[in-house]
Amino acid sequence: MNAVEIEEAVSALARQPFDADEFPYAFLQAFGRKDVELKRLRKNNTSDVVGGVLRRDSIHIAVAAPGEVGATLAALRDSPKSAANRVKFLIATDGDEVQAEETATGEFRSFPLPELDRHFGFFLPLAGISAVRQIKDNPIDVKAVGRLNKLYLELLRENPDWAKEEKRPELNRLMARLVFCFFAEDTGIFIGDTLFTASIRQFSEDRAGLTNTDQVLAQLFLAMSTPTKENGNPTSRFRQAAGVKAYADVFPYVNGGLFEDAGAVPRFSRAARNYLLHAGELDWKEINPDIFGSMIQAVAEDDERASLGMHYTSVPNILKVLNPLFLDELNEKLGEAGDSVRKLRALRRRLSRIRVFDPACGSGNFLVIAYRQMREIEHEIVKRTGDDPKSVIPLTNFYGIEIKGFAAEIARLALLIAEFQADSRLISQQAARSMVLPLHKSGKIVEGNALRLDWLEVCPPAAPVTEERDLGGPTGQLALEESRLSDRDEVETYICGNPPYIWSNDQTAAQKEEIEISFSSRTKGWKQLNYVSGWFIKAAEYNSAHGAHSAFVSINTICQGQHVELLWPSLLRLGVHIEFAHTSFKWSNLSTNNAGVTVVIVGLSGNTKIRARPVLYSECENKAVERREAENISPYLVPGPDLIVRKASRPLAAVANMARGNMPYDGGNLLLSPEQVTAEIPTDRMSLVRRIFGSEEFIYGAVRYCLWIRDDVVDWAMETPSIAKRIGLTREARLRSSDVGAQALALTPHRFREMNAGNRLTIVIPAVSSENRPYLTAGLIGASDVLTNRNYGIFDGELWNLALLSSKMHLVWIATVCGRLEMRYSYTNTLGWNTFPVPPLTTQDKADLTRCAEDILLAREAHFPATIADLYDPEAMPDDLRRAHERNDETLERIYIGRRFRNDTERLEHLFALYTKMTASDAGPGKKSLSKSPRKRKEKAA
DNA sequence: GATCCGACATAGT
DNA sequence: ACTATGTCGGATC
Repeated sequence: MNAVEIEEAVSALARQPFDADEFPYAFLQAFGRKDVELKRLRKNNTSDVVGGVLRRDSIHIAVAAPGEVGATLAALRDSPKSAANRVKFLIATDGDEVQAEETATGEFRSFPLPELDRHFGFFLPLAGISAVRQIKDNPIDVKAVGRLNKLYLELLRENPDWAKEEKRPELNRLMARLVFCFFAEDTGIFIGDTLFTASIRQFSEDRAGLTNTDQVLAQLFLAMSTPTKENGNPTSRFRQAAGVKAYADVFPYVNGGLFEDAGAVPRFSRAARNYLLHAGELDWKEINPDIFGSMIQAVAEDDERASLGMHYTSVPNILKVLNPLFLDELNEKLGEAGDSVRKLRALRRRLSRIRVFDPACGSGNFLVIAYRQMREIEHEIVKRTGDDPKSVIPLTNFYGIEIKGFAAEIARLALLIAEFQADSRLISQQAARSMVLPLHKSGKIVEGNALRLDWLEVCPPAAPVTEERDLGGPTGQLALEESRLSDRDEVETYICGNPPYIWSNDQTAAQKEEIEISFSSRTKGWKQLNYVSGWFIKAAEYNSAHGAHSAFVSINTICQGQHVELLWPSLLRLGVHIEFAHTSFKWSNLSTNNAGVTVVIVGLSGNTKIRARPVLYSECENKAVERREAENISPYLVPGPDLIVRKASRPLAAVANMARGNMPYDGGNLLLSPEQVTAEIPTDRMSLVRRIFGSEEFIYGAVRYCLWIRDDVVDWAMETPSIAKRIGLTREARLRSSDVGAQALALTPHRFREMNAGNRLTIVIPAVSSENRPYLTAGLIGASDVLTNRNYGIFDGELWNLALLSSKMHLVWIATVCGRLEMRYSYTNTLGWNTFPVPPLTTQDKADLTRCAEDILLAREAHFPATIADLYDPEAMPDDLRRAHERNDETLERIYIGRRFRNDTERLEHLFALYTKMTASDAGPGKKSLSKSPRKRKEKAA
C-alpha cells in the first residue's frame, strides 16, 4: 500500500462505528497488514495487556475500558513484552479518545478517535514508510494527491474523449487550475475562505445522473480570465461584455497564463462533483510545492500511478546539488558583506540575475527549492539594509524542460505557490495577498524532449533581465529598476536536475537516436552510453559556450569503468572541469519501494572556473558528509589528474593473460546439482561432469556441477538418454532466445558459449564481490574444475599472478577504474587486469611473490573448511591470513617503490603515474589512438 | 568471439 | 521488510 491508500483506509476506519474487539486488527489492516498476518495474529497473540494485541517489531495496541485510556497506555509502556518485541508504537483507545506513543522518540499524541486520519502520518512507519517531518506533520500533500487522483480518473471515465492525446493538455490545465483555486481560497487570495468550493456547491446542481458542474466551473474560469475595469487595460474585453454571470463576478482576475482563456471543462458526473468538493475541504494552505508536485505528477501518468510519484528527488539530495553549485557561495558572500549596505545591495542585484535551469524538471522540485533558498538569502539582505522587501527575484529566471505535459503544468504552478508562500512568510500575509493577483509570469517551463530541444532556445544566452512583468506583479517595478541600474552585470546561469538513467540495453529506438545525435560525431562507442549522458553533454556544451555551471544527480556508473572512456573525453574536450562532486551514495526518498540505484552528483564548470580548488564530497560510514578540496577531481571522482584508463585487450604489463569464465546460456540444463548428478549420470559417463564455479560457489563454497562435453565426445555423451535430454532442452532454450548469438549457439547445444578451462590449475577472481572485504578474494581451483561467466580466470598461469590479484595495490586499482554494481566491485579483465600497471618483475621478484601467494593459500587452508566469505569477513579475518596478506603487500610494494606506501591515495597516485608511463611508451608520442592499430584493423577486415 | 552493464535481483533473516 | 551481496543474459564491439 502506498501512503495515499493508507490515508484512505485510516480515514474510513475513523468514520466507522467503534468495535472494541475488532479495532486493533482493523487498525493494522488499515496500515497495510495482510489478511494472513492478521489471521496468524488472532490465533497467536502474545500481548500481556488486557484487550491488547502485540505484533513483533511493530505495535502494541490495546482497547481500554471507557475513561481508562491513559492507564492502558501506561500498562502498554510498562509491559516487558513491548520492549522485548521491539515494538515501535504503543496505542490505547476506548473508542472516544486515542493515546499513542512512538517508542523510539517518546513522541506522544492524544486525540479523539474520529480525528485518527489527521494523525495517520505519525503512524506511517508501521507501513514501512519512514515519515519525514514534512509528511508526518502535514499529511495534506498525500491526501490532496489521493483525492485529485480519484477526480482525475473519474473525469476520464465520464469523458473518454478527454483521454486522447490532444485533449490531455486541457485536462492537465484543468487540474492545475483546480489546485490553484483550492490553494487560493485557503490562503485568502480569494476573498472568503471557501469562495471557490462554496460557489460550486451552491450553484451547481446535484441531480441523479446529471450535474452542471462543468458549466459553473467554466463560468468561474471565465471570470478569472477576464479583467475587471480596475485592472484591465483599455483594450481588454471586460466582464460584462464577456458574459460573466453575477455569481462568478465576485472572483478576481487571475490570468497569468494559467487562466489565459475560459478553457473547456469536461462533464462532471455526480461522483466527480463529490470528489471535487471533497478535495476542496482540505486545508491547502500548507501544501509543499515540492513534495506535492512530485506526487501529483503521478496522477496523470498511468505507469507511475502505482507508486504515486514517490520517486522524486528528496530535499536533502536536491540541496546536495544546489548548495555546492551556487547557494554556498551566495551565503558566503552574504557573510562577507556584513552590514555593508553597498555590498548587500550588490549581492541582491546579483540574486535578481541568477537563472536556474533544470532540463529534466519534472514538477519543478529543484527550481522550487532553489527559489526558496534564494528568497531566504534575499530576506537576510533586506533585514540588514532595511530596503523594500518586495522580492527582486523573478520567477521568469527559472527555466525548465519537462517531457510530461502535466508535470510541466504543475511545475509552473508550484513556482507560483512557492512565491506566494515566500511572500507570506518573509514579508507578510497581507503583502503576499495584495501582490499575487493578477498572477504574473511563472517559470519558463517548456514541454518537450530535453535531448531534442535546443537548450539555447529554452534558456537563451545570458542577457539582462528586462522581461516585462504582467501588470505590475509584486516584483516587477523593482526588478526593472534594478536591471536598468546594472545592465552591465553578468547574468549567471546554473543548470541542475536529476535526469533519467537508462542503460544501453534498455533504451528505446528513439532514445538511442537521441544519444546518437549528441554523440556519434564525438565517440565511437555511443551505443553503449547511458541515457543520462545526453544531459551531461548538452550541459557541457552550454557551460563551455556560455559560462554556465551545471550539476546533475546521476547513476554512479557514469564515473566508472567503460563509461569513463566512452563519455569523459567528449566532455573534457569541451574545456569543462569537475568543479565539485559527490561520490556514490544510495538513492533514497520517502518511498518504501525506493529505486534501487546508487548515484553520484557531478558539478561541471564552464570553461572558466569560479573556484580555485574543486571540492569532493563523500558520505562516511556514519552518514556524515566529508568535504575535501583537491587540485583536480578526475572523472573517477578521486583527487587526481584527468587521466582516463582505457580498455585493453591484452595486459600492458608482463603478466599472465586473463579470460572470462564460460557462459552456460542453457536455460539451466547444462548445470546440475549434486543430487541431479547422482540421479541422472551413470558412473561410466562421470568424465563428462565437472565441478563448476560461479562467484557464489567460489566465495561461499556452494557445490554445483555441469556437463562439460568436448566436441569429440558428443556422440558418446548422446548415448545416455538423460544427458541427451539435457542437451535437447538446451537447444530449445537457446532457440527461444531473442538474441541472434544465442540462436547460433543452438547448433552446438552440448557446449557452453565459451569452453575456457585450465589443464593444470586455474587462478580465479569473482566478477562481482562485496566491497566490505579487506581484499579481493582471488584463489585457485583444480585441474578438472571450470568457471561460469561470473568469474574470470588465469588458466595454467604462474602463481605470482595470484599475489598481484590479492594485493592492496590491485584492490585500489580495481576500486577506482572498474565498474561497480551499486557499490560492489565489478571485476573485468579488460579494464582491471589488463590495465593494471606493474613494474618489470625480476626472477627473484617472481619467486618472492610466489611464496607470498603460497603463504596466503596455506593460511586459508589452515582454517579449513572455512569459506572465502568466512575468511574475509571484515570483522573476523584470521590473524595469520591477515599477516600473509601484509607480507604480500610489503613484498609487492617494495617492488614498486622500495618501501610501503603510506596510504591508498599514494598507491593510486603511483599507479596512475605508472599507467601514464606505460601507455605513453606503448602508443608512442601520438598518445593513445582511440582505435586499434591499422595493422589489426586490416586483419579484421580480411 | 567476448563482453560490461543493471532507477537491479533475490536469498536470508 | 530490510540487509547483504551477487545471477543472468543481451545488444554491441
